[in-house]
Amino acid sequence: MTTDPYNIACSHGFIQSSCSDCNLKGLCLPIAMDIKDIDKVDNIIKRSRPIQAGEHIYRTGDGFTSIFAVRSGSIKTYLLDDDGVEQVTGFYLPGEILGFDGIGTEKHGCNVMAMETSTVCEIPFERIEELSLQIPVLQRHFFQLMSQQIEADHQMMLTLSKKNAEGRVATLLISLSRRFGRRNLSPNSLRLPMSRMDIGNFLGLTIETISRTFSRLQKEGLIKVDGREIHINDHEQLRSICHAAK
Amino acid sequence: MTTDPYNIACSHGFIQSSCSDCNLKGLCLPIAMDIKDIDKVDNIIKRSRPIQAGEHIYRTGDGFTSIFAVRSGSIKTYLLDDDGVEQVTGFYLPGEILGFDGIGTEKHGCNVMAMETSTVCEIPFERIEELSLQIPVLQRHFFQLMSQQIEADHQMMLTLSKKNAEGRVATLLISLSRRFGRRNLSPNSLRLPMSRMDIGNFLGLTIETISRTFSRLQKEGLIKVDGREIHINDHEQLRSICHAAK
DNA sequence: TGCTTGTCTTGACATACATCAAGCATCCAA
DNA sequence: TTGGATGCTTGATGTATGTCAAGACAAGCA
Repeated sequence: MTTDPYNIACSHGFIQSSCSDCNLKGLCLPIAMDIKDIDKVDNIIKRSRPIQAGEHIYRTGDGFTSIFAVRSGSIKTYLLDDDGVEQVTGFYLPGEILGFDGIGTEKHGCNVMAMETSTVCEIPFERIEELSLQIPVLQRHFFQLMSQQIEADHQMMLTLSKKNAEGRVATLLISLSRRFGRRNLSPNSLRLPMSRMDIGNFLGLTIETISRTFSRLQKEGLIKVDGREIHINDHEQLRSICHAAK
Repeated sequence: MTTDPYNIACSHGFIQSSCSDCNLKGLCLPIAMDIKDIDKVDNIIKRSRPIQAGEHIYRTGDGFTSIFAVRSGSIKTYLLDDDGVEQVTGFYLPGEILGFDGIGTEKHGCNVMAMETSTVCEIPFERIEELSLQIPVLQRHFFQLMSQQIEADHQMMLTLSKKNAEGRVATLLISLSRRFGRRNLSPNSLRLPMSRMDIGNFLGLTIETISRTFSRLQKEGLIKVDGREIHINDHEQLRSICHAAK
């Protein structure tokens, strides 16, 4: 039983909504885009019915046709190597765009799963390419989004390669806090959308280490942990332990 | 003293060459691009004089204007965090393109340094954006290049997060071997362009561990190591230890 | 020739995190 | 109400890799 307005809307049928009405458009679309162009984008977007927790949006090897914007809920992307070992490569929250892998090969390069009931906007990539030829600011926007993904991935490489368990966990919490804040949610009180297992997998640590690290940070007074509810007591100090140190 | 033809050319002055003559164009440019369009690209590219080992092409925070294709030599990119801790984020060989960070912020997000005497082709990004509006296959090409960078970075996250020292080193060797092979160089005999320190930094390990791992792989007969000269004796088995295992 | 410097290798020891194991809380189905 | 998942926490112990230290080797230079 949920009070998520998107799900209520969906229970009556397909979501009818437009980008120009969407309170997330400041995150998905270029700010300097005039209303006529927004409508053009709006016309090619397909809005999904709700995707249940554990359901996949696509899997490795599926033909690449679209990228996706998260509208509600939360999504994880992950790789499976030949031995079936899983690597979570990212968490995506409302207003964030995923699926930029797979443009090169025409096949998706990862798996995408909803971590809770979620809705997404499907953006057919060929249509966006055509539109981008007419709307330079749109072409620029997608180059920028992909560039940001690359920068974020490089930061993640630094996190995995140079930080200890505390630094990794703190870095994730600060990142989530910032992204919650961008949506005008409290940056100090957040509910983790992912399990300890997903956190550990993403950060290259075991669930036991994640659990112990949360406990330690709580004992030190930096955060308050109650299951998936996290309260950040001391942003400054939490940020200060994000630095590299093994 | 080198016999690299590019450097000899450069010792006489600025390189005069064109994309259509370049034997690396199959790596940099879309295959299905007609000669007239190649010339258009050719006209906006600036070819560098040689960059010495240790010299920077750009640094974090420099204004973003161009991306770069490696023409000869080898390049590393790295982040510096607030405490000055370095994270090597990539190695780039001839025919490979770097600099896709920084499109989002208009500032470069990393440092780029030549690991040996190198030459690069500078590709002014705004000009490429304009051309991409006219040449759809070019727009697609740059989306593809960035997508491939994202996929490679995700593989790297898996390597850093899930593999032991042997797996990380083997993964790097297989990657280098494949990229040497693409340029019609021997995939079994290669000279590492980077120091043990850079390898360790990139792979999230210390130089001592890199050294010991090379020694172990040699003792097991998979490779032959002589300083930076590496010979791969058993590709199959080397590939088989690339899998995730800590 | 010897000195310096930088790069790499190898050994002895320390430690952060993994692994193994147990227990608790919540949820849900029978 | 019970039983069994599932997710999380905590403790005891093991190990891969880090840290510290010494030395080999080659390149450059006086």
